[in-house]
Amino acid sequence: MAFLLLIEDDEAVRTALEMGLTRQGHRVITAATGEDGLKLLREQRPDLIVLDVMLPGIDGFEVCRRIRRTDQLPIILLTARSDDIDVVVGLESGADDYVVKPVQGRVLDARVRAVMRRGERESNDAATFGPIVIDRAAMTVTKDGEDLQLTPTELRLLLELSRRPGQALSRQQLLRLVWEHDYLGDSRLVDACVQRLRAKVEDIPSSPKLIRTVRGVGYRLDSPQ
Amino acid sequence: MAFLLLIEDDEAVRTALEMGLTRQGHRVITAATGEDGLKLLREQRPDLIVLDVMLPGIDGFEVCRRIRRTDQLPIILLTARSDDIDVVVGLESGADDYVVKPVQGRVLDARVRAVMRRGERESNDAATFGPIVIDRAAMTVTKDGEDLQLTPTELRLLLELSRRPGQALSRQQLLRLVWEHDYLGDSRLVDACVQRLRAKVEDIPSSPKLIRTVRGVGYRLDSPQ
DNA sequence: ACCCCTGTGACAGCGCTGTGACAGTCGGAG
DNA sequence: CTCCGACTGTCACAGCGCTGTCACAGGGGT
Repeated sequence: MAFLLLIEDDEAVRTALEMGLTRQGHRVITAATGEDGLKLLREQRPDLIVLDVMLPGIDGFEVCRRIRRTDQLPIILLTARSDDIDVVVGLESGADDYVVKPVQGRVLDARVRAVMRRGERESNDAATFGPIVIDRAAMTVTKDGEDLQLTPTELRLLLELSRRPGQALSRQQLLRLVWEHDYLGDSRLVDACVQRLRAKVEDIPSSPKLIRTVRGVGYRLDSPQ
Repeated sequence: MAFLLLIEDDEAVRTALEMGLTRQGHRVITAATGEDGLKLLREQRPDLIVLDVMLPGIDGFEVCRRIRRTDQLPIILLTARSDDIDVVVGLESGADDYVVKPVQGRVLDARVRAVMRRGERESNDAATFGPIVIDRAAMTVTKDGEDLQLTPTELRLLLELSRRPGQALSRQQLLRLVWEHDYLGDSRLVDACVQRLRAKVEDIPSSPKLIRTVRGVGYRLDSPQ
Protein backbone atom coordinates (compact mmCIF):
# COMPACT_ATOMS: atom_id res chain seq x y z
CA MET A 1 0.00 0.00 0.00
CA ALA A 2 2.76 2.42 0.92
CA PHE A 3 6.51 2.53 1.21
CA LEU A 4 7.40 3.42 4.80
CA LEU A 5 10.52 4.31 6.70
CA LEU A 6 10.34 3.42 10.40
CA ILE A 7 12.88 5.09 12.69
CA GLU A 8 12.86 3.54 16.17
CA ASP A 9 15.77 2.62 18.44
CA ASP A 10 14.09 -0.01 20.62
CA GLU A 11 14.58 -3.23 18.74
CA ALA A 12 11.54 -5.00 20.18
CA VAL A 13 9.20 -2.15 19.29
CA ARG A 14 10.83 -1.71 15.90
CA THR A 15 10.45 -5.33 14.96
CA ALA A 16 6.88 -5.51 16.22
CA LEU A 17 5.80 -2.42 14.28
CA GLU A 18 7.65 -3.52 11.19
CA MET A 19 5.85 -6.84 11.23
CA GLY A 20 2.51 -5.22 11.91
CA LEU A 21 2.88 -2.71 9.11
CA THR A 22 4.21 -5.31 6.71
CA ARG A 23 1.25 -7.52 7.45
CA GLN A 24 -1.05 -4.59 6.58
CA GLY A 25 0.50 -4.64 3.15
CA HIS A 26 3.11 -1.92 3.45
CA ARG A 27 6.69 -2.09 2.36
CA VAL A 28 8.80 -1.15 5.37
CA ILE A 29 12.44 -0.20 5.82
CA THR A 30 13.83 0.58 9.27
CA ALA A 31 16.56 2.53 10.96
CA ALA A 32 17.65 2.58 14.59
CA THR A 33 19.03 6.12 14.73
CA GLY A 34 18.17 9.49 13.29
CA GLU A 35 21.35 9.59 11.22
CA ASP A 36 20.68 6.21 9.65
CA GLY A 37 17.10 7.26 9.04
CA LEU A 38 18.08 10.42 7.21
CA LYS A 39 20.53 8.45 5.12
CA LEU A 40 17.90 5.86 4.19
CA LEU A 41 15.48 8.65 3.40
CA ARG A 42 17.86 10.12 0.86
CA GLU A 43 18.73 6.77 -0.65
CA GLN A 44 15.34 5.12 -0.85
CA ARG A 45 12.78 7.92 -0.97
CA PRO A 46 9.95 6.37 1.04
CA ASP A 47 6.40 7.74 0.85
CA LEU A 48 6.02 8.32 4.57
CA ILE A 49 8.07 8.28 7.76
CA VAL A 50 7.13 6.88 11.15
CA LEU A 51 9.49 8.45 13.62
CA ASP A 52 10.14 7.76 17.30
CA VAL A 53 10.73 10.86 19.38
CA MET A 54 13.16 9.33 21.87
CA LEU A 55 16.21 8.51 19.84
CA PRO A 56 19.88 8.30 20.78
CA GLY A 57 21.89 11.13 19.24
CA ILE A 58 19.65 13.59 17.42
CA ASP A 59 16.09 13.23 18.70
CA GLY A 60 12.93 12.81 16.71
CA PHE A 61 11.96 16.48 16.73
CA GLU A 62 15.31 17.41 15.28
CA VAL A 63 15.09 14.67 12.66
CA CYS A 64 11.66 15.99 11.81
CA ARG A 65 12.93 19.53 11.37
CA ARG A 66 15.82 18.39 9.23
CA ILE A 67 13.55 16.39 6.98
CA ARG A 68 11.21 19.34 6.61
CA ARG A 69 14.02 21.54 5.45
CA THR A 70 14.14 19.66 2.19
CA ASP A 71 11.19 17.28 1.97
CA GLN A 72 7.43 17.45 2.08
CA LEU A 73 6.71 13.81 2.73
CA PRO A 74 4.31 12.93 5.57
CA ILE A 75 5.74 12.27 9.02
CA ILE A 76 4.02 10.45 11.88
CA LEU A 77 5.64 10.97 15.26
CA LEU A 78 5.68 8.18 17.78
CA THR A 79 6.16 8.75 21.49
CA ALA A 80 5.81 7.12 24.86
CA ARG A 81 4.92 10.37 26.54
CA SER A 82 1.54 11.89 26.11
CA ASP A 83 2.03 15.38 27.50
CA ASP A 84 0.61 18.20 25.50
CA ILE A 85 3.98 19.83 25.25
CA ASP A 86 5.19 16.99 23.11
CA VAL A 87 2.28 17.29 20.75
CA VAL A 88 2.90 20.99 20.36
CA VAL A 89 6.62 20.64 19.78
CA GLY A 90 5.99 17.76 17.43
CA LEU A 91 3.49 19.51 15.27
CA GLU A 92 5.65 22.62 15.25
CA SER A 93 8.57 20.56 14.04
CA GLY A 94 6.46 19.81 11.01
CA ALA A 95 4.93 16.41 11.79
CA ASP A 96 1.60 15.51 10.20
CA ASP A 97 0.30 13.24 12.91
CA TYR A 98 1.14 12.07 16.38
CA VAL A 99 0.67 8.62 17.89
CA VAL A 100 1.20 7.70 21.53
CA LYS A 101 2.86 4.39 22.42
CA PRO A 102 2.05 1.66 23.05
CA VAL A 103 0.46 1.50 19.62
CA GLN A 104 -0.95 -1.45 17.75
CA GLY A 105 -0.01 -2.15 14.18
CA ARG A 106 -3.60 -1.84 13.11
CA VAL A 107 -4.09 1.59 14.65
CA LEU A 108 -0.80 2.83 13.25
CA ASP A 109 -1.83 1.48 9.88
CA ALA A 110 -5.08 3.43 10.05
CA ARG A 111 -3.12 6.60 10.80
CA VAL A 112 -0.75 5.89 7.96
CA ARG A 113 -3.65 5.53 5.56
CA ALA A 114 -5.33 8.63 6.91
CA VAL A 115 -2.19 10.71 6.52
CA MET A 116 -1.55 9.36 3.05
CA ARG A 117 -5.08 10.20 1.98
CA ARG A 118 -4.76 13.66 3.46
CA GLY A 119 -1.54 14.10 1.54
CA GLU A 120 -3.09 12.93 -1.68
CA ARG A 121 -5.99 15.23 -1.24
CA GLU A 122 -3.80 18.19 -0.47
CA SER A 123 -1.44 17.46 -3.26
CA ASN A 124 -3.91 16.45 -5.93
CA ASP A 125 -7.19 18.14 -5.39
CA ALA A 126 -8.01 21.44 -6.87
CA ALA A 127 -7.99 24.33 -4.41
CA THR A 128 -10.21 27.32 -4.99
CA PHE A 129 -9.56 30.87 -3.88
CA GLY A 130 -12.19 33.17 -5.28
CA PRO A 131 -11.77 33.18 -9.06
CA ILE A 132 -8.52 31.24 -8.81
CA VAL A 133 -8.39 27.47 -9.09
CA ILE A 134 -5.15 25.67 -8.36
CA ASP A 135 -4.87 22.21 -9.85
CA ARG A 136 -2.01 20.60 -7.99
CA ALA A 137 -1.99 17.52 -10.18
CA ALA A 138 -1.83 19.30 -13.50
CA MET A 139 0.27 22.05 -11.96
CA THR A 140 -1.93 24.64 -13.56
CA VAL A 141 -3.66 27.71 -12.23
CA THR A 142 -6.78 29.13 -13.80
CA LYS A 143 -8.57 32.39 -13.24
CA ASP A 144 -12.22 32.52 -14.22
CA GLY A 145 -11.56 29.36 -16.17
CA GLU A 146 -8.67 30.73 -18.20
CA ASP A 147 -5.20 29.35 -17.87
CA LEU A 148 -2.67 31.54 -16.13
CA GLN A 149 0.91 31.30 -17.29
CA LEU A 150 2.81 31.22 -14.03
CA THR A 151 6.56 30.84 -13.93
CA PRO A 152 7.99 27.97 -11.86
CA THR A 153 8.84 30.19 -8.93
CA GLU A 154 5.51 31.96 -8.96
CA LEU A 155 3.79 28.58 -9.05
CA ARG A 156 5.82 27.21 -6.14
CA LEU A 157 5.09 30.34 -4.15
CA LEU A 158 1.38 30.08 -4.81
CA LEU A 159 1.37 26.39 -3.97
CA GLU A 160 3.09 26.95 -0.66
CA LEU A 161 0.73 29.76 0.24
CA SER A 162 -2.27 27.70 -0.75
CA ARG A 163 -1.18 24.79 1.39
CA ARG A 164 -1.68 27.06 4.38
CA PRO A 165 -4.68 29.17 3.48
CA GLY A 166 -5.39 32.02 5.86
CA GLN A 167 -2.05 31.56 7.56
CA ALA A 168 0.52 34.33 7.46
CA LEU A 169 3.91 33.17 6.27
CA SER A 170 7.03 35.19 6.99
CA ARG A 171 9.49 36.04 4.27
CA GLN A 172 11.90 33.78 6.09
CA GLN A 173 9.51 30.83 5.91
CA LEU A 174 8.72 31.48 2.28
CA LEU A 175 12.40 31.64 1.43
CA ARG A 176 12.87 28.25 3.01
CA LEU A 177 9.80 26.72 1.43
CA VAL A 178 10.01 28.17 -2.06
CA TRP A 179 13.66 29.00 -2.55
CA GLU A 180 15.23 26.59 -0.07
CA HIS A 181 17.42 29.39 1.21
CA ASP A 182 18.18 29.83 4.86
CA TYR A 183 19.58 33.31 4.88
CA LEU A 184 17.50 36.42 4.58
CA GLY A 185 19.86 39.22 3.67
CA ASP A 186 17.33 42.00 3.52
CA SER A 187 16.38 41.46 -0.07
CA ARG A 188 13.24 42.26 -1.97
CA LEU A 189 13.26 38.76 -3.41
CA VAL A 190 10.02 37.55 -1.90
CA ASP A 191 8.29 40.88 -2.46
CA ALA A 192 9.29 40.93 -6.08
CA CYS A 193 7.93 37.45 -6.67
CA VAL A 194 4.72 38.29 -4.82
CA GLN A 195 4.36 41.34 -7.01
CA ARG A 196 4.71 39.31 -10.17
CA LEU A 197 2.27 36.74 -8.85
CA ARG A 198 -0.24 39.41 -7.92
CA ALA A 199 0.00 40.93 -11.35
CA LYS A 200 -1.28 37.66 -12.79
CA VAL A 201 -3.61 36.51 -10.06
CA GLU A 202 -5.34 39.58 -8.68
CA ASP A 203 -8.12 41.52 -10.35
CA ILE A 204 -6.61 44.77 -9.16
CA PRO A 205 -2.97 44.08 -8.30
CA SER A 206 -2.69 47.36 -6.43
CA SER A 207 -5.40 46.33 -3.97
CA PRO A 208 -4.93 42.60 -3.62
CA LYS A 209 -7.82 40.50 -2.35
CA LEU A 210 -6.13 37.10 -2.42
CA ILE A 211 -2.48 37.52 -1.52
CA ARG A 212 -2.63 39.89 1.42
CA THR A 213 0.30 41.67 2.98
CA VAL A 214 0.72 41.09 6.69
CA ARG A 215 2.74 44.06 7.77
CA GLY A 216 5.82 43.23 9.80
CA VAL A 217 5.41 39.55 8.97
CA GLY A 218 4.98 38.50 5.39
CA TYR A 219 2.08 37.34 3.25
CA ARG A 220 -1.09 35.35 3.52
CA LEU A 221 -3.43 33.75 0.99
CA ASP A 222 -7.07 34.50 1.71
CA SER A 223 -10.14 33.19 0.02
CA PRO A 224 -12.79 35.90 -0.28
CA GLN A 225 -15.61 35.54 2.30
CA MET B 1 -20.16 12.43 -15.08
CA ALA B 2 -20.88 9.21 -13.26
CA PHE B 3 -23.81 6.99 -12.34
CA LEU B 4 -24.01 6.80 -8.56
CA LEU B 5 -25.97 4.82 -6.03
CA LEU B 6 -26.42 6.62 -2.72
CA ILE B 7 -27.46 4.51 0.26
CA GLU B 8 -28.43 6.66 3.24
CA ASP B 9 -31.31 6.27 5.67
CA ASP B 10 -31.65 9.86 6.89
CA GLU B 11 -33.98 11.49 4.40
CA ALA B 12 -32.64 15.03 4.92
CA VAL B 13 -29.05 13.98 4.35
CA ARG B 14 -30.02 11.74 1.44
CA THR B 15 -31.92 14.48 -0.35
CA ALA B 16 -29.19 17.05 0.26
CA LEU B 17 -26.43 14.81 -1.06
CA GLU B 18 -28.53 13.69 -3.98
CA MET B 19 -29.10 17.29 -4.98
CA GLY B 20 -25.49 18.21 -4.47
CA LEU B 21 -24.19 15.31 -6.54
CA THR B 22 -26.79 15.86 -9.24
CA ARG B 23 -25.76 19.48 -9.47
CA GLN B 24 -22.16 18.36 -9.97
CA GLY B 25 -23.33 16.53 -13.05
CA HIS B 26 -23.80 13.01 -11.75
CA ARG B 27 -26.77 10.77 -12.28
CA VAL B 28 -27.91 9.62 -8.85
CA ILE B 29 -30.22 6.88 -7.62
CA THR B 30 -30.91 6.43 -3.91
CA ALA B 31 -31.89 3.82 -1.39
CA ALA B 32 -32.79 4.16 2.28
CA THR B 33 -31.74 0.71 3.47
CA GLY B 34 -28.99 -1.77 2.76
CA GLU B 35 -31.43 -4.28 1.30
CA ASP B 36 -32.93 -1.77 -1.11
CA GLY B 37 -29.43 -0.64 -2.03
CA LEU B 38 -28.27 -4.14 -2.91
CA LYS B 39 -31.41 -4.65 -4.97
CA LEU B 40 -30.89 -1.41 -6.87
CA LEU B 41 -27.25 -2.32 -7.40
CA ARG B 42 -28.23 -5.56 -9.12
CA GLU B 43 -30.94 -3.93 -11.20
CA GLN B 44 -29.22 -0.76 -12.34
CA ARG B 45 -25.48 -1.42 -12.22
CA PRO B 46 -24.20 2.01 -11.10
CA ASP B 47 -20.56 3.01 -11.52
CA LEU B 48 -19.97 3.82 -7.88
CA ILE B 49 -21.64 3.52 -4.49
CA VAL B 50 -21.79 6.10 -1.72
CA LEU B 51 -22.72 4.22 1.40
CA ASP B 52 -23.71 5.38 4.86
CA VAL B 53 -22.33 3.27 7.69
CA MET B 54 -25.23 3.70 10.10
CA LEU B 55 -28.11 1.95 8.45
CA PRO B 56 -31.17 0.21 9.89
CA GLY B 57 -30.99 -3.54 9.41
CA ILE B 58 -27.69 -4.59 7.88
CA ASP B 59 -25.14 -1.86 8.45
CA GLY B 60 -22.82 -0.24 5.93
CA PHE B 61 -19.85 -2.44 6.69
CA GLU B 62 -21.89 -5.53 6.04
CA VAL B 63 -23.34 -4.06 2.83
CA CYS B 64 -19.80 -3.29 1.78
CA ARG B 65 -18.63 -6.83 2.39
CA ARG B 66 -21.60 -8.29 0.54
CA ILE B 67 -21.00 -6.08 -2.48
CA ARG B 68 -17.36 -7.05 -2.52
CA ARG B 69 -18.23 -10.70 -2.65
CA THR B 70 -19.48 -10.27 -6.19
CA ASP B 71 -18.57 -6.80 -7.46
CA GLN B 72 -15.48 -4.68 -7.91
CA LEU B 73 -17.12 -1.31 -8.27
CA PRO B 74 -15.79 1.58 -6.15
CA ILE B 75 -17.36 2.23 -2.75
CA ILE B 76 -17.16 5.39 -0.69
CA LEU B 77 -18.17 5.02 2.94
CA LEU B 78 -19.93 7.81 4.74
CA THR B 79 -19.98 8.11 8.51
CA ALA B 80 -20.69 10.48 11.34
CA ARG B 81 -18.02 8.96 13.54
CA SER B 82 -14.37 9.67 13.04
CA ASP B 83 -12.74 7.16 15.37
CA ASP B 84 -9.89 5.13 14.04
CA ILE B 85 -11.74 1.92 14.53
CA ASP B 86 -14.30 2.95 11.97
CA VAL B 87 -11.72 3.77 9.39
CA VAL B 88 -10.03 0.45 9.95
CA VAL B 89 -13.19 -1.62 9.76
CA GLY B 90 -14.35 0.39 6.76
CA LEU B 91 -11.26 -0.05 4.72
CA GLU B 92 -11.03 -3.69 5.69
CA SER B 93 -14.59 -4.23 4.51
CA GLY B 94 -13.36 -3.28 1.09
CA ALA B 95 -14.26 0.39 0.79
CA ASP B 96 -12.15 2.56 -1.48
CA ASP B 97 -12.50 5.77 0.43
CA TYR B 98 -13.94 7.11 3.61
CA VAL B 99 -15.70 10.40 4.19
CA VAL B 100 -16.71 11.80 7.54
CA LYS B 101 -20.04 13.59 7.89
CA PRO B 102 -21.09 16.31 7.75
CA VAL B 103 -19.92 16.43 4.16
CA GLN B 104 -20.62 18.98 1.48
CA GLY B 105 -21.71 17.96 -1.97
CA ARG B 106 -18.64 19.55 -3.48
CA VAL B 107 -16.27 17.62 -1.23
CA LEU B 108 -18.04 14.37 -1.88
CA ASP B 109 -17.91 15.10 -5.57
CA ALA B 110 -14.15 15.53 -5.37
CA ARG B 111 -13.84 12.14 -3.69
CA VAL B 112 -16.09 10.55 -6.25
CA ARG B 113 -13.94 11.88 -9.05
CA ALA B 114 -10.77 10.81 -7.26
CA VAL B 115 -12.02 7.27 -6.81
CA MET B 116 -13.25 7.12 -10.38
CA ARG B 117 -9.91 8.34 -11.66
CA ARG B 118 -8.16 5.68 -9.62
CA GLY B 119 -10.34 3.08 -11.27
CA GLU B 120 -9.88 4.44 -14.77
CA ARG B 121 -6.16 4.34 -14.37
CA GLU B 122 -6.25 0.60 -14.02
CA SER B 123 -8.48 0.05 -17.00
CA ASN B 124 -7.21 -1.39 -20.22
CA ASP B 125 -9.54 0.46 -22.50
CA ALA B 126 -8.46 2.58 -25.39
CA ALA B 127 -7.69 6.15 -24.44
CA THR B 128 -8.26 9.07 -26.77
CA PHE B 129 -6.35 12.31 -26.78
CA GLY B 130 -7.46 14.48 -29.64
CA PRO B 131 -6.44 12.71 -32.84
CA ILE B 132 -4.45 10.13 -30.90
CA VAL B 133 -5.93 6.81 -29.83
CA ILE B 134 -3.98 4.56 -27.50
CA ASP B 135 -5.06 0.95 -27.45
CA ARG B 136 -3.53 -0.49 -24.32
CA ALA B 137 -4.60 -4.02 -25.13
CA ALA B 138 -3.15 -4.06 -28.64
CA MET B 139 -0.30 -1.77 -27.57
CA THR B 140 -0.81 0.35 -30.63
CA VAL B 141 -1.17 4.05 -31.13
CA THR B 142 -3.02 5.59 -34.04
CA LYS B 143 -3.28 9.17 -35.22
CA ASP B 144 -6.28 10.08 -37.36
CA GLY B 145 -6.79 6.37 -37.81
CA GLU B 146 -3.30 5.67 -39.11
CA ASP B 147 -0.88 3.52 -37.20
CA LEU B 148 2.03 5.30 -35.58
CA GLN B 149 5.33 3.46 -35.41
CA LEU B 150 6.47 4.20 -31.89
CA THR B 151 9.64 2.74 -30.50
CA PRO B 152 9.35 0.75 -27.26
CA THR B 153 10.59 3.61 -25.10
CA GLU B 154 8.37 6.14 -26.79
CA LEU B 155 5.41 3.83 -26.28
CA ARG B 156 6.15 3.31 -22.59
CA LEU B 157 6.51 7.04 -22.12
CA LEU B 158 3.21 7.72 -23.84
CA LEU B 159 1.49 4.98 -21.85
CA GLU B 160 2.73 6.32 -18.53
CA LEU B 161 1.66 9.82 -19.44
CA SER B 162 -1.73 8.61 -20.63
CA ARG B 163 -2.34 6.69 -17.43
CA ARG B 164 -2.31 10.05 -15.66
CA PRO B 165 -4.01 12.38 -18.10
CA GLY B 166 -3.84 16.01 -17.16
CA GLN B 167 -1.35 15.33 -14.43
CA ALA B 168 2.09 16.87 -14.56
CA LEU B 169 4.87 14.34 -14.16
CA SER B 170 8.37 15.39 -13.21
CA ARG B 171 11.40 14.16 -15.10
CA GLN B 172 12.29 12.27 -11.94
CA GLN B 173 8.94 10.48 -11.90
CA LEU B 174 9.13 9.68 -15.59
CA LEU B 175 12.61 8.27 -15.18
CA ARG B 176 11.31 5.97 -12.48
CA LEU B 177 8.21 4.96 -14.40
CA VAL B 178 9.59 4.58 -17.90
CA TRP B 179 13.27 3.86 -17.42
CA GLU B 180 13.22 2.51 -13.87
CA HIS B 181 16.14 4.71 -12.97
CA ASP B 182 16.37 6.47 -9.68
CA TYR B 183 19.11 8.95 -10.35
CA LEU B 184 18.64 12.08 -12.34
CA GLY B 185 22.10 13.29 -13.23
CA ASP B 186 21.15 16.33 -15.23
CA SER B 187 20.62 14.53 -18.49
CA ARG B 188 18.50 15.37 -21.46
CA LEU B 189 17.22 11.81 -21.58
CA VAL B 190 13.57 12.52 -20.88
CA ASP B 191 13.56 15.64 -23.02
CA ALA B 192 15.07 13.81 -25.95
CA CYS B 193 12.49 11.05 -25.77
CA VAL B 194 9.69 13.57 -25.44
CA GLN B 195 11.02 15.34 -28.48
CA ARG B 196 10.99 12.14 -30.53
CA LEU B 197 7.51 11.31 -29.31
CA ARG B 198 6.27 14.77 -30.17
CA ALA B 199 7.69 14.48 -33.64
CA LYS B 200 5.39 11.52 -34.26
CA VAL B 201 2.37 12.48 -32.20
CA GLU B 202 1.92 16.21 -32.54
CA ASP B 203 0.56 18.02 -35.56
CA ILE B 204 3.08 20.79 -35.07
CA PRO B 205 5.88 19.42 -32.92
CA SER B 206 7.22 22.88 -32.25
CA SER B 207 3.94 23.94 -30.62
CA PRO B 208 2.70 20.80 -28.95
CA LYS B 209 -0.97 20.52 -28.02
CA LEU B 210 -0.89 17.07 -26.43
CA ILE B 211 2.37 16.64 -24.60
CA ARG B 212 2.74 19.95 -22.80
CA THR B 213 5.82 21.21 -21.07
CA VAL B 214 5.30 22.24 -17.47
CA ARG B 215 8.19 24.55 -16.89
CA GLY B 216 10.15 23.81 -13.74
CA VAL B 217 8.36 20.48 -13.38
CA GLY B 218 8.21 18.15 -16.34
CA TYR B 219 5.54 17.13 -18.83
CA ARG B 220 1.83 16.54 -18.96
CA LEU B 221 -0.50 14.84 -21.45
CA ASP B 222 -3.56 16.93 -22.19
CA SER B 223 -6.56 16.03 -24.23
CA PRO B 224 -7.76 19.02 -26.21
CA GLN B 225 -10.93 20.41 -24.56
C1' DA C 1 26.69 -7.31 -41.06
C1' DC C 2 23.43 -3.94 -40.95
C1' DC C 3 20.09 -0.97 -39.14
C1' DC C 4 17.46 1.31 -35.94
C1' DC C 5 16.86 2.60 -31.32
C1' DT C 6 18.77 4.96 -27.43
C1' DG C 7 21.50 7.69 -24.41
C1' DT C 8 24.75 11.57 -24.22
C1' DG C 9 26.83 15.94 -24.60
C1' DA C 10 26.99 20.33 -26.70
C1' DC C 11 24.85 24.36 -27.82
C1' DA C 12 21.63 28.15 -28.46
C1' DG C 13 17.70 30.85 -27.35
C1' DC C 14 14.34 32.34 -24.48
C1' DG C 15 12.54 34.19 -20.67
C1' DC C 16 12.72 33.66 -15.71
C1' DT C 17 14.97 35.51 -11.66
C1' DG C 18 17.55 38.09 -8.39
C1' DT C 19 19.24 42.61 -7.39
C1' DG C 20 19.46 47.29 -6.11
C1' DA C 21 17.55 51.75 -6.13
C1' DC C 22 13.81 54.49 -5.38
C1' DA C 23 9.00 55.68 -4.53
C1' DG C 24 5.04 54.95 -1.92
C1' DT C 25 2.52 53.63 2.22
C1' DC C 26 1.49 52.58 6.83
C1' DG C 27 1.51 53.14 11.75
C1' DG C 28 3.17 54.86 16.01
C1' DA C 29 4.89 58.66 18.75
C1' DG C 30 4.77 63.17 20.11
C1' DC D 1 -2.89 66.15 13.54
C1' DT D 2 1.65 65.80 11.90
C1' DC D 3 5.92 63.92 11.25
C1' DC D 4 9.14 60.42 10.88
C1' DG D 5 10.94 55.99 10.37
C1' DA D 6 10.30 51.51 8.95
C1' DC D 7 8.31 48.62 5.87
C1' DT D 8 6.57 47.43 1.33
C1' DG D 9 5.66 48.17 -3.79
C1' DT D 10 7.65 48.78 -8.15
C1' DC D 11 10.77 48.70 -11.94
C1' DA D 12 14.51 47.82 -15.21
C1' DC D 13 18.32 45.11 -16.25
C1' DA D 14 21.78 41.65 -16.58
C1' DG D 15 22.89 36.86 -15.84
C1' DC D 16 21.90 32.37 -16.21
C1' DG D 17 19.04 28.36 -15.61
C1' DC D 18 15.85 25.64 -18.22
C1' DT D 19 14.38 23.53 -22.22
C1' DG D 20 14.49 22.35 -27.25
C1' DT D 21 17.26 20.54 -30.62
C1' DC D 22 20.67 17.95 -32.97
C1' DA D 23 24.36 14.92 -34.20
C1' DC D 24 26.81 11.00 -32.97
C1' DA D 25 28.26 6.63 -31.17
C1' DG D 26 27.33 2.39 -28.91
C1' DG D 27 24.48 -1.58 -28.54
C1' DG D 28 21.03 -4.81 -29.33
C1' DG D 29 18.16 -7.16 -32.35
C1' DT D 30 17.17 -9.05 -36.91
